[in-house]
Amino acid sequence: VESKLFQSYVNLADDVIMDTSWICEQEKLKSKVICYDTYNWQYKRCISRVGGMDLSFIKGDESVACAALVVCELPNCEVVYEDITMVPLTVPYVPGFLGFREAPALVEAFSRLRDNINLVPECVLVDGNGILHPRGFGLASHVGVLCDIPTVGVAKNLYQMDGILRDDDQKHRISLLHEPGDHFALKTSSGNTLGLAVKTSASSTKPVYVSVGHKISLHTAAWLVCLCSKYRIPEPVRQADIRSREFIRKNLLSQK
DNA sequence: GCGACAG
DNA sequence: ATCTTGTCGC
Repeated sequence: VESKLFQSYVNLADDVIMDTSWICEQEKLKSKVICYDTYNWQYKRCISRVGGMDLSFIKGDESVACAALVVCELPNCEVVYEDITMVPLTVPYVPGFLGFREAPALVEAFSRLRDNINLVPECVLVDGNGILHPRGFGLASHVGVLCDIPTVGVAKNLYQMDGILRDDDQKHRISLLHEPGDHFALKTSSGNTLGLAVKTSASSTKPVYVSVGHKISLHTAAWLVCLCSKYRIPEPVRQADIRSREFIRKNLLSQK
């Protein structure tokens, strides 16, 4: 009981060290982020494969997770590649620093795919934010810069920051979204657009929060997310989520 | 000081 | 993130 108090002091000390070092790392990598289109497929709106990345966790076990990388082939988003792997977790989840927990496994998965040049996707959708982040460097940007590939951040919940709030006005704007493709800009108090709230399916009330990860424009990112969405969560990310969760259920809940 | 806080 | 069944509706 009093060790709990002691533990909180240890954690506080860790946080201070961890935060300053992680913040420096994020700011260093953030300077490499590219927020515009440079590839032909982006201008021509012509793409053949899209990747999806996600991690699933086990309730009582903080030491491992299941990382998934899938590749979908357009126009129907059929899964043509999957890499589902159990990975060790070395750091806890700290809001604002998700990349340090999840990016390593995803970067490794992408490096395994890289040998398969005929299956490498033009762009990867990542479960989490891109530059819609307090320091402009969320998980999708983290993965994008480390792999040097185009990435898009797709978050299921809004990360509140700098004038972007889940207030009544925000709720009102969500209620005005009617058909798939409808969206509105997420602007900071200084007027900077960091992402879009996008309605991706006719039946979902909640939008998805799209932001640039790396090497793509916000407009192209939103186009791609809509192109891949049958349901609220774009298919590549949805499949990564389903398959990583399924792997845990099959290999760690029925066996033990 | 209090609340907020992607996955 | 995860704990959790059925249920209402198109």
